[in-house]
Amino acid sequence: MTVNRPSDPAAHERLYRSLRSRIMLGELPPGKALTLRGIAREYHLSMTPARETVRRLVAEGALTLSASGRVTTPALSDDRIEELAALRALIEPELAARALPRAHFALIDRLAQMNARIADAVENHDAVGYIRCNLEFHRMLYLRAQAPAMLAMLETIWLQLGPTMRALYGRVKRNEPPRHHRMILAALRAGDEPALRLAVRADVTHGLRHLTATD
Amino acid sequence: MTVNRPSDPAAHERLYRSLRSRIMLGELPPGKALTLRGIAREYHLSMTPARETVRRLVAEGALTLSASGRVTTPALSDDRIEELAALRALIEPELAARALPRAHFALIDRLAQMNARIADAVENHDAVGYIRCNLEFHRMLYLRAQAPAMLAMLETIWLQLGPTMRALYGRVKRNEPPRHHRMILAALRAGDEPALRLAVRADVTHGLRHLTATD
DNA sequence: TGGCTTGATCTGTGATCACATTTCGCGAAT
DNA sequence: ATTCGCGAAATGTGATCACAGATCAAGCCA
Repeated sequence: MTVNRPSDPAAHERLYRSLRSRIMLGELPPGKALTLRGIAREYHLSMTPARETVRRLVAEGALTLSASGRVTTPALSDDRIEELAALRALIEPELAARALPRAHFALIDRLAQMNARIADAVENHDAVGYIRCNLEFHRMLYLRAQAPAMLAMLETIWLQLGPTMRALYGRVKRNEPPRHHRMILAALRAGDEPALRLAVRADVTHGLRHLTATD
Repeated sequence: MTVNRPSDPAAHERLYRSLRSRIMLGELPPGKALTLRGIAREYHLSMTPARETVRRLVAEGALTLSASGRVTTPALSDDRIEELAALRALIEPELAARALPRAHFALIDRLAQMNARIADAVENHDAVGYIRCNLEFHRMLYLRAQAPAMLAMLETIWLQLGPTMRALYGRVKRNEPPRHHRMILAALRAGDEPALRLAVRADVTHGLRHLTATD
């Protein structure tokens, strides 16, 4: 039954976006088991769109498929976390560098505002809000790089780290002010590419260092 | 009807592997239109596994979904090719460097053999064979890096370039001996990481330079 | 003759069903 | 009290159907 009203981009698409967002923001803990019928029931749909959505998310590494076809949220090993962190450390400085020549003042201003919202989330111990604003900060900058393929690949990595990030930021309650983010903003204002690459790399590796350490 | 004999990893899985291989090796031209019923008929299956397979390949960027849900093999723009090439140039040297300390003689020997098979494929104007052996050469090396997440990400990029690669190597009939591959082997034998990174990067960018130039 | 409408066909979408397998809990035997 | 086994419930898989939108080509009108 395809209805396709103006604001109806197919049921499985809406389901996909919703689940993807929940995973990337860390609303689901690592190792959480999901079932096709459960998802379908929750969204008042049949199994078919649920299956397509799950298949898609599995392909992106956002969900893990057991040998018997059971699907769970991934519980990453330390090695895998290190790999994903290394990939972020390779790609994000490149995206930042490509965005640098296009980063006008309005963008830097909006980045600073997002930074303030991150501080708020830290203040309120709002883990999901923290993750959301942090990702939004990075995405906002990288969008300027005009490199959709790279950004898509990077978001895939964020996706895979989603549940684990939640496990981290839910545990580490220390109020961590966005220190490296201010370094990023400073490098952007100065137009200093090497400093920007360094600051981005530091921000990425800093956040993920705790993951393998505390696990 | 789930049968699951020992050698029966689900129909949609076999379908997926088959289609994925055909795409990565460039057996399908860019812009080729596919239909769920067509795929299902070709493999003597129902639409259901075809749908799951297509969904998966779309998620990996191996296939493109039009607004109306039509699925085609991707016809990449020059910008997108440049991005994917840049990603390869970021990731592959890193993987090679990680493989270097684990690259014993037997591996280098097998790489040299694969190199010979590449030369054969060039001799016989066998585009698909060329692509297959070329990818096998790189994969064999990167497997030693013990970095499955990075390798998976890289294969996704290869996938996206598949149809376009075919379009290139089918056109450029010039006998291109695996020049950079010999540089890679030399760097491996010498244990010289900087030279290895450089050689790998050169191999990647060299092959893909022609793509944007001749398009 | 050329552009446009209209109808048939094609294609993706979602629901539902049958079935094999896996999983889990309850109860019995040691 | 622990472990083993059995049966019921749950789960993924694949097939099939109805339906709506997209596509394409033939035919009509200007």
